[in-house]
Amino acid sequence: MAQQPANPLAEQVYIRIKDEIFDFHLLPGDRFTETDLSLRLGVSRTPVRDALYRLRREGYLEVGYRSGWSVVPFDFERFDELYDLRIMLEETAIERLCQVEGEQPLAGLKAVWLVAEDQRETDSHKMATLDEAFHCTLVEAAGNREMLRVHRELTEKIRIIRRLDFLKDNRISATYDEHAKILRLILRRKSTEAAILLRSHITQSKSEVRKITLHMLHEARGAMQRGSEMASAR
Amino acid sequence: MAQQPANPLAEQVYIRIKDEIFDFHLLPGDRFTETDLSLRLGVSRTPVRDALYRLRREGYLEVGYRSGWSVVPFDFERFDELYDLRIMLEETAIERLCQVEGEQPLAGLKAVWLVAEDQRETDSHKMATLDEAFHCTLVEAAGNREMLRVHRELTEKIRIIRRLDFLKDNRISATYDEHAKILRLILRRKSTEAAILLRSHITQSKSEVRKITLHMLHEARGAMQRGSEMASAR
DNA sequence: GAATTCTTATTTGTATGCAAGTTTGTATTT
DNA sequence: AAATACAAACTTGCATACAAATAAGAATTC
Repeated sequence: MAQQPANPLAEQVYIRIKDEIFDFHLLPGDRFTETDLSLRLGVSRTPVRDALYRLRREGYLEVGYRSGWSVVPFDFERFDELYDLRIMLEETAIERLCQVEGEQPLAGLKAVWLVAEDQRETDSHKMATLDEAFHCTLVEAAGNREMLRVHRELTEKIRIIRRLDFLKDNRISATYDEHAKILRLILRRKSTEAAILLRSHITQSKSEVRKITLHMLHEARGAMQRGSEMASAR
Repeated sequence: MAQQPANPLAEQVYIRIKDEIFDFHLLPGDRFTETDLSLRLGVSRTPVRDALYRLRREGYLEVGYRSGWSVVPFDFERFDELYDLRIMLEETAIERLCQVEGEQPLAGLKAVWLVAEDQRETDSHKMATLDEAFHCTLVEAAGNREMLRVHRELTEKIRIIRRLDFLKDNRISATYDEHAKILRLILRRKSTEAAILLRSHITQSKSEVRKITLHMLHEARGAMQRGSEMASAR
């Protein structure tokens, strides 16, 4: 039986706000209050505060002393550093996987990524999930749970921009090709070549994503301003 | 001017509980309630809860659904993995520092570690602080703030056992010798040698600390039981 | 008309009240 | 005597009330 989450309401609120941030419904710089949220979500301030403080610790929000909450702006330098850390973790994982004697625990990845072209996933959202799972599984297979934990936190933090990578079809097929190559190299214990390919794969994805994000932000800000103009016209 | 912390009371409670855990006043497995704490510290349950949930997210405490709080037991496998991650981060930092053109930002470390024997620190507590600062500065000098953040979190998590390393005098002088060697190698751009020495330096410290921790736990448990016997004698 | 001061409304930090669920001790039964 | 059923006390999750501090706006002064 599934154990009940610790604070059900706080957890729901946490997920709700995070989704709104990820969906660009709450934009960087937007301000709001605890009472706003508790009224809008129909719960009291207590679980709202729990969720907000959690999101603050994770770097999504900031709170002014008795002056309200706001969404922290995007910091692309920070994303660059997160991607850099990610590369380091995954390169280490690859090195260790290539040193494993006997069978590597990568059967699941083979079934997903070493498939015929007509078996490939085409949905952008599912593709984003598969991509995360690929890289996460590499780190998991290396066996250090703390590295896995850090990698998961990091994956969570870059997801907001990373998933935009699969809006273009050619990026989906490129990802399939590169994952297949990396996976084959690891299976053949070609540690160095795999690491080099991984680095360029991630770096490429990073620069693609950056372009799209700037575009999305521009769009969302435009829609917001048009929306607020309509709102203020009443 | 220093900005006021977000939740002053919750922050104080957080520090207080953490100190009690670190000082083995609260032992792994100990149970307590929110009301206990709020009475003992003279504040209401709200800031107490904020602090407890923060400590839970950081892995020090766990809460049962309406059945109280408890201190999570030591997990030496987890400490091993944290030390492993730490080595990886610091090795990467050394590699990058050795690739820096021109002056490396390590002047502060030279002033502390490349000194005559009679200039060396002897106090165990100060030594623990200096040791943390040495390794932290290496990572900081490498320039990636996310790696630094992870390293700091990790440093915080292993501090509870790591600081026990300096209770023996010979460990202090060994640390001085090894830090000096590592630092000189980095300044001479001997990346590989520095990394090897660093790994053995950290591994050595880890095994020393493990022995002492088991001893301390034994002692503390004994004192606790003697204490509770006295308490129950009234 | 611009700057400044004072007032008022807003906002978070903290304390407390209440309800649902768990644990523990006791009494009853086999 | 052991096991089980039951009840009372306890504990957390959530809601609400209150206080201190801030921000915004109005009134006043120069």
